[in-house]
Amino acid sequence: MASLSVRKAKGIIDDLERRYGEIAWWPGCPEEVMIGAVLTQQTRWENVEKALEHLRDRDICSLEGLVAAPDADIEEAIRCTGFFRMKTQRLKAFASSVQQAGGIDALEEMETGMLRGFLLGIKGVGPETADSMLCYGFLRPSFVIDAYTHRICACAGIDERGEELKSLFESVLPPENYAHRQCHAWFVEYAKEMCARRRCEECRIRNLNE
DNA sequence: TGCCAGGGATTAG
DNA sequence: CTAATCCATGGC
Repeated sequence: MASLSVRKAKGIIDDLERRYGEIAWWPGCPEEVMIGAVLTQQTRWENVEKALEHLRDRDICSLEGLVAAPDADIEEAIRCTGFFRMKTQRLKAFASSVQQAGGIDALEEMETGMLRGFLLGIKGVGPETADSMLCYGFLRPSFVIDAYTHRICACAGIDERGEELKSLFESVLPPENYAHRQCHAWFVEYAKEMCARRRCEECRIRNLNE
């Protein structure tokens, strides 16, 4: 692990913590966090919340509900999140996979690395979705790398990407789940504020190494 | 009005 | 291993 990257990562974390402090982000039981993790793929969170409400109204916001419901019912409930046909299939595949594995309780018993491997084996669950489930659903110390994280880190001169970037931050963050939850939330808030509004020239993080 | 959202699978080079 | 494409609605 390049020590320069470690120092830059620490710098970013310190900067973000000073900027935002403690923030509440993505609370919920494992089941709903996992469903939300699929729905939020390439989608604004406000629309995900609406879809979750629709699913609750129909009493299908659960593994059993998703497995039993007709595709059309799920599609109608989650239409507002976009990609609704694909996401319906992903939710169904996901729900039945978890049930076959013994349900949420069985997943809770699994060691983090094993659980991550299981989640990644489900069609439609990639690295970010799996890590979101681990970090916010199962409260494991699994750092979530998303497009924002990549953008900001590249901006700060950190070359690592993907799994390497994840490992870098996990080696720098305190081992508790809380630190991981906070840090990813900081990245998203900061990105929305800066990069997403094309204000990278004002980005304090980029200027950390100058 | 066009661009992009808290991705992932698939395909082509 | 990197880049392009598809999936699709909704908000600004």
